Amino acid sequence: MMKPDRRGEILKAALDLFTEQGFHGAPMALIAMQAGVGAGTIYRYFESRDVLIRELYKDLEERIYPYILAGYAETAPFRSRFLHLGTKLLRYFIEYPLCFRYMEQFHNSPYGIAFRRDKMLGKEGHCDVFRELFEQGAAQQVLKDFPLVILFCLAFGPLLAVARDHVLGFVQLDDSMIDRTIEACWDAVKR
Amino acid sequence: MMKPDRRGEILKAALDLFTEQGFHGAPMALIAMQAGVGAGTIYRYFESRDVLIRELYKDLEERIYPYILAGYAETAPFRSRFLHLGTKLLRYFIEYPLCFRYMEQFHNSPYGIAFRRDKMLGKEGHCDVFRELFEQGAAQQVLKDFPLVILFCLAFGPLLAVARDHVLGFVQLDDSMIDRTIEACWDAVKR
DNA sequence: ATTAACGGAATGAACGTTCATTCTTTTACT
DNA sequence: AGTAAAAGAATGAACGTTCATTCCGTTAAT
Repeated sequence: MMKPDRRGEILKAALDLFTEQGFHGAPMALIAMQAGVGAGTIYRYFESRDVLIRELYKDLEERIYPYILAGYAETAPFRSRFLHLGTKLLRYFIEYPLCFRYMEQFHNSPYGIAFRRDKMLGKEGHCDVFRELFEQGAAQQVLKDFPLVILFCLAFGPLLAVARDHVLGFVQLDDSMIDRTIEACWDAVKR
Repeated sequence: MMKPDRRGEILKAALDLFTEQGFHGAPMALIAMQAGVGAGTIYRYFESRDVLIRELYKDLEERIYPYILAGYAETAPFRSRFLHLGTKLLRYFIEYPLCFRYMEQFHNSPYGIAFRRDKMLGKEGHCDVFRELFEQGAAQQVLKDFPLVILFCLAFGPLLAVARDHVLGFVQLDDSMIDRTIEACWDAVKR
């Protein structure tokens, strides 16, 4: 008989509710209820509501890397590495829509903006794979002559927009359309 | 002595505060204070907080069209019409960062999602210029073979991402970079 | 083996604060 | 004087957080 993973239950409930109802519409009491714990219990695992919101983000972000890096060949040509990462990322978002929606909501909130600012100014931390890839591409002159930030926008802007529309039910993406979408992202950044 | 435009003052204060503090951090009392009116007065002009939020959005959206349509030549070749609208739009967001940030926040909130769903399913309403343009482009086979929704994502995804990073201070866009960014958007959608 | 004591995890009612909205009073205009 | 607009104090609902108490598994003693 496994001991119940209360922290995990709380995170799961928070993901469901924050995603479905927004940060507004998900009071702690409701999260506790959905997680099957008492309201006070949450505070044994998370210092405050804000901390819960941020921890949930980190938790979700960490799961992405193993997924997109599976089968990633450091030595492959630049274009196919780009396509690999882009496709995997889009697939991941489609496969885990709750994750995608939560991260989007987070990014477009004061939490996310502060978070992003820290990341830009502080040490690079996680985005290493992408940063490395793009820096190489810029050096080899396969990419357009833009600052790195803009290249990220050109590549991920459309990707995220497409993921959003899929997740909201405005389009239904099949395998071929995923591939062609990422190729269009490539067209945007390639020289 | 001009009679004070209270509705306008309220909208302006709401724009400032919602943008700077988020929907969370801007209580009605503060908006009233910044607008220089009593708290109750707001309710003479807007039925509720939610209505105020939505009206402000509509108000901002309406101002965009005159700006981007100035000098728009219906008869020009497709590519240059695309570049015209894209450039103007990006310029507008850069010139009115509060407007941009508010609209972004709105879009990524329950309000905006409901709003967008209505727009997609109901009558087209405003987006006519863009929709018309893209439908023509699709018909003439200058655009990639994607559903309209995806084409929108490919074109506006990067544009909005770049605007966001500029507005947050992560890049400084000059005229030439604006133009080149829109050309990159074009690369993403062109066949 | 049984029971008693202990410690930390969990609980959820209660608290204090915040905030949208309402209501009564005051002001300004005709 | 009479009416419409404005003000801002009052209201009550909602919410995050706290804390005194309960529960339960483990250890220690008999």
